[in-house]
Amino acid sequence: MSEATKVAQARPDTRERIQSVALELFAEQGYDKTSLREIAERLDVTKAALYYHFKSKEDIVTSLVEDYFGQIDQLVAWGRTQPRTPASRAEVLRRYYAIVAGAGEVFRMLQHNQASVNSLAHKNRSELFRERMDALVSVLTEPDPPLDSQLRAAVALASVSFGCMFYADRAEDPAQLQATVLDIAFGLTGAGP
Amino acid sequence: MSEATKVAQARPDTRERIQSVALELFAEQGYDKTSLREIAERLDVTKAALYYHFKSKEDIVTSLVEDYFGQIDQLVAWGRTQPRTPASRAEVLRRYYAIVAGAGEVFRMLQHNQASVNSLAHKNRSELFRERMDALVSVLTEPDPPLDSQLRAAVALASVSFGCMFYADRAEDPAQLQATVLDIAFGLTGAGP
Amino acid sequence: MSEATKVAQARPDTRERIQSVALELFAEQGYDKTSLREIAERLDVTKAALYYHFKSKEDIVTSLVEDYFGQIDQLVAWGRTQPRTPASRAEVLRRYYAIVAGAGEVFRMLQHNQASVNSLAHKNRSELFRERMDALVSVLTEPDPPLDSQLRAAVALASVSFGCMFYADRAEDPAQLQATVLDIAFGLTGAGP
Amino acid sequence: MSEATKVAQARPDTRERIQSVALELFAEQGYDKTSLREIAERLDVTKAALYYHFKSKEDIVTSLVEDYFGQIDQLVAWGRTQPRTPASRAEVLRRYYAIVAGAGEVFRMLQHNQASVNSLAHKNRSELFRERMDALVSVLTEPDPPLDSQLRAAVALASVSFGCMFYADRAEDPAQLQATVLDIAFGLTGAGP
DNA sequence: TATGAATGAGGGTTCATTCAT
DNA sequence: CATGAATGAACCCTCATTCAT
Repeated sequence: MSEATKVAQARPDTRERIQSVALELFAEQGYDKTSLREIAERLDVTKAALYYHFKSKEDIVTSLVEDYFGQIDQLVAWGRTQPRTPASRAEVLRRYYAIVAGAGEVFRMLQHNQASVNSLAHKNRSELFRERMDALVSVLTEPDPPLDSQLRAAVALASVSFGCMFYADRAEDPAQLQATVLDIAFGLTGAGP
Repeated sequence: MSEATKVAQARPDTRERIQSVALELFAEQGYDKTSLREIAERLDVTKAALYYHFKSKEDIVTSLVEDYFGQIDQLVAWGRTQPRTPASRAEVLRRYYAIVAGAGEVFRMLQHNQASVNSLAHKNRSELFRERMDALVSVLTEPDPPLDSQLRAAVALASVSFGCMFYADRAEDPAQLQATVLDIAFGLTGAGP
Repeated sequence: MSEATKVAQARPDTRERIQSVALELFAEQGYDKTSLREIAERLDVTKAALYYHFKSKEDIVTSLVEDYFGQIDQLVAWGRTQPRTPASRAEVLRRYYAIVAGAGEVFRMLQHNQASVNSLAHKNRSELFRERMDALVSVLTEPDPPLDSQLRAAVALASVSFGCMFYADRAEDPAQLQATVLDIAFGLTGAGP
Repeated sequence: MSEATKVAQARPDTRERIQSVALELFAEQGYDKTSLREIAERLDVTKAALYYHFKSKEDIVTSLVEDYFGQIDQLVAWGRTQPRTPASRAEVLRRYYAIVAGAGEVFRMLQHNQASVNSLAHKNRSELFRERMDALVSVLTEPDPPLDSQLRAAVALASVSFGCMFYADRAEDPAQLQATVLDIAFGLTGAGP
């Protein structure tokens, strides 16, 4: 048996398997309603094994979220280096779409567990969400934007998220969904292709 | 019993006080993270007293949500009796805005506790939200709408909700917020004043 | 059945029964080695019942210790009001003997669980013991005593404690034990009858 | 392997380093409250490594205690060969002082963890302490001593221990402490220099 | 109306210990 | 010599809920 094959079979990375199962359950039933016992049973390991890989239940969800928020933060950082043109706005929205679509399950999980995720210790207040939202809005608008522009940008972002979440399983063609969603978002922010 | 006597009794309507405190805590910390002990302590009664007024914890949250969902359902029912004109679409959006703005805390609570609320017993799956969303979309669109129209309607609704939730505390003038939000929503659904 | 009888029988004060069983087990096996399950089982109640009466395991031991340390503190306070005469020293030692003899089991428990009791939260360091010891020494000596006098006082106190702990079950006659122990202690501190 | 090479190896004697760290932690926080994880972390090795050197947690503490109790047992054995004279009593006390002073940390650890140490397996009951205490008392007294003499001997021993533990860090001069403590002990047992 | 006392189930977490490598 | 990964048992604690009074 080749080395590669062996690696592929030998229960590749318990840590990742935990993340995967946890993500699924958190998204489906909620963070609080999902017990570590349940996660462990699905993986056919003991609860204690989870603690070898993560130092707490919170730590599991944090590891999931960090990656996602990291991508958002990177996008914001990149956006800040760009001029505020219709084309760059479009690119921001396109990239945001890619992130949300890519991290679909994580996003759903976050959406379903806002209360739990917000009290994660990290930040004193429920700013994890708002903070990112505001940052994204700011790269989609001129400095010191009027309420109207802020709202349009926020709604554009929301439309991307909503499109992915509510319609991902209804659109016949993912490409069409993407096109439609982005078209709406472009219209709201005056972004051009 | 005279009105005066009633007032003299300290805090007469315990049931409503429970709802009020519960709503606040559920919205703030999440349904699962809020224990009956906590609610009882805030009200300075015993846990057992809560069971005199509600038959379970679920029952408390249900009582909160029912009213809100009832209003939505009424709106949908009303919408179904109307012709699909730009003016009626506008009216639907206006009424939706009123509901969301009026039940602000309940809405926030729902938003923060989707996972918990979805597993409330009523329905087997997370259909409480999607169901209403779909119903509202359907009164905002022609029968059998293309994906594009569905999405625009959905985003219009989302923009109303988001506007209320994220910007309620930032807009100087509530009336201005309402006008702006509805303007966006009208644009998305081709609704006319 | 008379009211008094009923009170006497009807499981008089679960709270006190918990304290009593806990004390016995803590003294016998040690605080850390005694689980709440064990205590609950002996009382034929559930673990949760313990939490109705005490807010934590620590709280149980604290409730036990507080009474004992309270008596010591009272003795110190009283001692401070007295002139430093041989007769008053004798009285302090006599009262100390009474406390130790009276709270025999608590004292044994403390003796056996110094490590656990010292990390009780209350004080940052293991000062619960030393603090009292020093206070007692100070009422048995002149102000600013030389090392020699301090030591004699400390040893006198220790002899009282040791006498009670190690010899309580060997002396044929408690009164004789008390007399002997106090005689030694008087000799060490120059206390007179 | 040359001496130089051996020294070049970082921290050769792991076994002794384990004992040293364990002793410190057991004395400070207590045996039960000190986990193997903690010990391992301080030494920057894994828990499993501890099991290479000791076959259990108990084994660590046993290795610490054995040496100390061994010295006491030797002292008792020696004492038994001596005539019961004031001079030999003095010598016993002197040697006891040396042991306690020498094994200061071990003694403190024992003192703080009586409950844990007593349930070490060896003996069914808390006899490790009492047994030694009784043996020492017996070499300090005539055969079949009256209660009074027993108590004086016991208190003498206790004064040595207490002196070391409570006053070691307060006396300016160790030699003076030793002299004072032994003076008290001699007085109690009628031992002469 | 409400309380005091209790329960049963389950939660997350930690521990000493093992064993193949 | 030592580690990485895992186990099984137990732990303290909290929860929603009940019921006699």
